[in-house]
Parts: sequence; C-alpha cells; structure tokens
Amino acid sequence: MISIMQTKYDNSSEKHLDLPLYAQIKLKFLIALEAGVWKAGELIPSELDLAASYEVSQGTIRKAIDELVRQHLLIRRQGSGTFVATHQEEQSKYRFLHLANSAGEMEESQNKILLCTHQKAPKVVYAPFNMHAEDIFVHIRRLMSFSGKPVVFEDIWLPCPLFGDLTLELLESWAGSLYGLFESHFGVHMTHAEERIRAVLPSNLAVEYLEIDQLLPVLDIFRVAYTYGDKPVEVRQAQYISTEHHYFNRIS
Amino acid sequence: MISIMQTKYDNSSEKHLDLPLYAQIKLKFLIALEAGVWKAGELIPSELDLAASYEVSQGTIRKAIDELVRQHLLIRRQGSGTFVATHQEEQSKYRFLHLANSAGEMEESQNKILLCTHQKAPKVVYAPFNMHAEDIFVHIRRLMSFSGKPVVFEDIWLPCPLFGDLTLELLESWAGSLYGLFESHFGVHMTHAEERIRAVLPSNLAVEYLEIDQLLPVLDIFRVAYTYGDKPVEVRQAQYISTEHHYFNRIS
DNA sequence: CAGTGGTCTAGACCACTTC
DNA sequence: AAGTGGTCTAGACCACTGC
Repeated sequence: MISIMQTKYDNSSEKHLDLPLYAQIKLKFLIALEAGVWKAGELIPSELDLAASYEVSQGTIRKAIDELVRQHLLIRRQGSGTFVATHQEEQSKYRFLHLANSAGEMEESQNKILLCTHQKAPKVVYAPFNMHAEDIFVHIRRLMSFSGKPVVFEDIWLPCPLFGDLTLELLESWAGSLYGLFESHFGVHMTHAEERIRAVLPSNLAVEYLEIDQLLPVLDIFRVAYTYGDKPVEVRQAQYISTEHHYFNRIS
Repeated sequence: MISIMQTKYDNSSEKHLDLPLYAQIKLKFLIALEAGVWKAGELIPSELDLAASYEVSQGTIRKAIDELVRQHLLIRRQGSGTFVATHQEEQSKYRFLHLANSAGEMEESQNKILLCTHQKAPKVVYAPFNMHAEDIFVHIRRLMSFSGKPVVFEDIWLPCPLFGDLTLELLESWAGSLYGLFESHFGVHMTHAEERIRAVLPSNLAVEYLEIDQLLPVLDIFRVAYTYGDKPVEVRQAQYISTEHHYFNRIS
C-alpha cells in the first residue's frame, strides 16, 4: 500500500543520530573529504546526482554543500560544478597569514628555508598532538622577507607519521605556499587554525636572523593548524617584526 | 490573460539592481535596522508575515534572514520568533574582546573609567571618520583588570555628533558592556570591527596605570568599530600586558 | 492549542560554462 | 545544446515556545 503523498521523515532504515537529513549528509561528505575519497581540487558529483544517490531532494544536498562552502571546504563554480577547496588557488594565498603593511596591504613574501630536520620537540609542540617527549617531528625553520627585509622568523613542527618524507630539497624546490605543498605531497589539507599572540622580546635566533636589536618588542604568534575532523597537524611558533607591518583581524 | 503558472521573475515594477530577490529584501531589512525601525532586542515580524508583506515565498524571506543571522544582526529563537541582535546578551559579552588567560579561558574583568572628556583627537583617530583636526570627540580612558591585576589600558574615541551626551557619571553607573551602553543610550549598535596589532614598548601612561616596567613589551591594539552600513563609530587604542594573557584568533 | 522557526520536497526557470 | 549551480515557489510536516 503506497500513499501518493509520502510522509516526510520516512527514515525507517537506520535513523542516524536525530540529526536533520542535511546534517547527516554533510557528515558523509566530511568523511569523504577526510578519507581522501574526494581529493583537493577535484570535481564532486553534481547536486542532482548526489540527490539521486542519497535519495533526497536537491535542496537538501544544497544545504549540506552550502555549509561546507562557508567553511571553505568546497567551492562552487556556476556552470562548472562543485570542487574540493585547495590551497593552490590565488584566493587562499593569504588566508592563514594575517600580516599587512602600514597601508593595510598584503605583500608578496620571499621565503628562505633555514633548516629541515627530524628531531624531538618541546612540550608546547607535542602536547597539542597528544604525543610524547620522545616522539620525532619534522622541524622546519623559515625566514620570510618583504621587499628584501626580513620580517617573520618561524619554527614549524609536523608529526612524522604524516610528514616523515619531507626534505629540505623538496621545500626548496617548491614555489607555492607551504600548505599547498602539504596538500599535494602529503594529502593533508589545512582547514583552520588557532593563534595565540603575545608581545615579547625576540629570541636570540630571531635577533640574529631578523637583524634586530634584542630590546625591540616583536609579536610572538603560536599557531596550531588543523585538518578535517579538527585533527591537529601542525604547530608553529613565529616572531614578527611589527614596526612596518602589523597583524590584522576582523571581528564580525 | 493570466497563465496558471506565473513566470518566476515577474519584477515588472521597479526592478532594483539585478540583485536576486532575497538580496533586495536583505537590503531592505538592513535599511530598517540602520534607520532604527527595528531596534536592538525587538521582535521582527514572522517569516510568513514578511513573505505576505513583500509578496514573496517564505523561502526567500528565510534566505534573507539567514544571511543577517550569520552576520549576527538578527537572532532566531524557534517557537518565539526572530529578534534584532543586541549586545546585552551573555553570548556577545566576549565577541569583541579576544583576550584569554594562559589556560585559554575568558575571564571576568573589572573595569575602571579613568576619564571621560570632550576634546580634539589625533589624526589616527579623526582620519577613519573623515573628520578634521578641529572636531571634538568624546574621549574615554579605561583600565581593565583581571583577578585584581591591571591588564588592559585603553583610549576610546567617539564622534560627538552621536555620543555628545556621554558623561563620566553615566559610564560609572553602567554595569554591563560598553557596547551595550552605546546601544541602549545612543541607539548605536556595533556590528563589526577591524583590529591592527603590534608589539611595542608601553606608553608612559600605560607604564603608570598597568604598573609595569617601561621595557616590558606589550600588545598595541588599534581598533575601528563599525555600525550598520560599514559606518565607523568608534576608534580605540589599547595596550595589553601579554605575560599572563594573550590575544587569540581563530582562522577559518 | 496557535504561532513560530526548522526541515524537506518537487518542480520550474535563470545564469553560466563547456563542448 | 546539454549540464551545472543559483533562485524561487507552494506546500507539507516537525519541533519548540508561550498562552
């Protein structure tokens, strides 16, 4: 016996978690992204195809995709389709670098890798990963310059299980952004990050590489970056000279 | 001659700007907010009422409201209705104060108003308003303490045309947040802000009020806050001690 | 119980990209 | 011309609030 007008919430089979349909589908998409079924830059199926696959309406698929687009995990291109977001795009170039000059403009940076080694890390580094003092990390040290002047000195720490193959040669041969490299060579896409900002006197190494007086206050920025599923995959500690540049933030 | 199925984009009268319908309606709502037709905390008409008023479907109204909700201009309460966002709520208490302690927690602050005068302002203050060196501003100086220790010293500048009536007595009698006061006494609702952050040596006044050494680096935070329509309505310059606290930011 | 926002559907048509 | 996302509608039902 089939009624013409079906009742709406007919989830007779495997009701997930009392989440609305679009949220359940969003979770499935997140799993596809996390598992690498959908890879950075790739085209995903059309909304109508997905609607057919999951046996829901286009509107429900749209709402799931909408939220992922707002989180910068997917990108829509009218006429072409929906794609997995990537750090290769021009657009995302400065998403994770909140640094501007006095005029409020972003500038092109020149980056120099100072070292890339495998070693143990301090507690502030291994703690966010729930790892231990003996665990080995990839350690990158980098200097960023603007108009030829060094401005940012940073130490970047990556867990070996994911980034063990990273070498100095690879870093130096890579022209794009670091997150673009992580994505294309290690399949790790950074989705968001948390930063803690302090004013400090520069470390001895920062004094040396940034070529500044040891009494010049600098911004100290501690970042933990995450991939899909809120999984931490990078810790970095940076010092910024803030005489001709500043950290900017929009509160909305 | 009337067809049963009307054609969809029948904007025969006054086609606005080639914006989609929901965007046109969103603009009308923004005008209502800006003009004070809808005031902070008030209930706005139901979605079905609005749909009838503007002769569109509920879905179109929803999409317009959705965007305003995401911008924190409106708040939905299922079963009750949709309300104009306000700074009186507990939720928005720390939206504009990105300050946490070493454990990453927000703390309750004790605020002390040091002065409230009417005077001319420096260029960095009047420039964002497109005003002039001779124009008079309300100038508030404030000290914020956490657990009894002074942490934030700030100068706040407000244009007289809007805030001329602000007095020291009013400030001291007000228990809530500053933005809550601006909203309830002057009808000015802050919607967003931009901050520029530097590391500097503290000003002489900051040294005095924060009770710190003049060589201790502090965060210097320059903020311009805006109301509806991207209109700047406040400039503040703050210095934060960042030894036991930090500025935090989430990049997403 | 009436009214509100929240979810979901089915279907139409528009705007854009690609071939 | 075919296919994709973007807009819009009309209507149903669910979940919650307040009287």
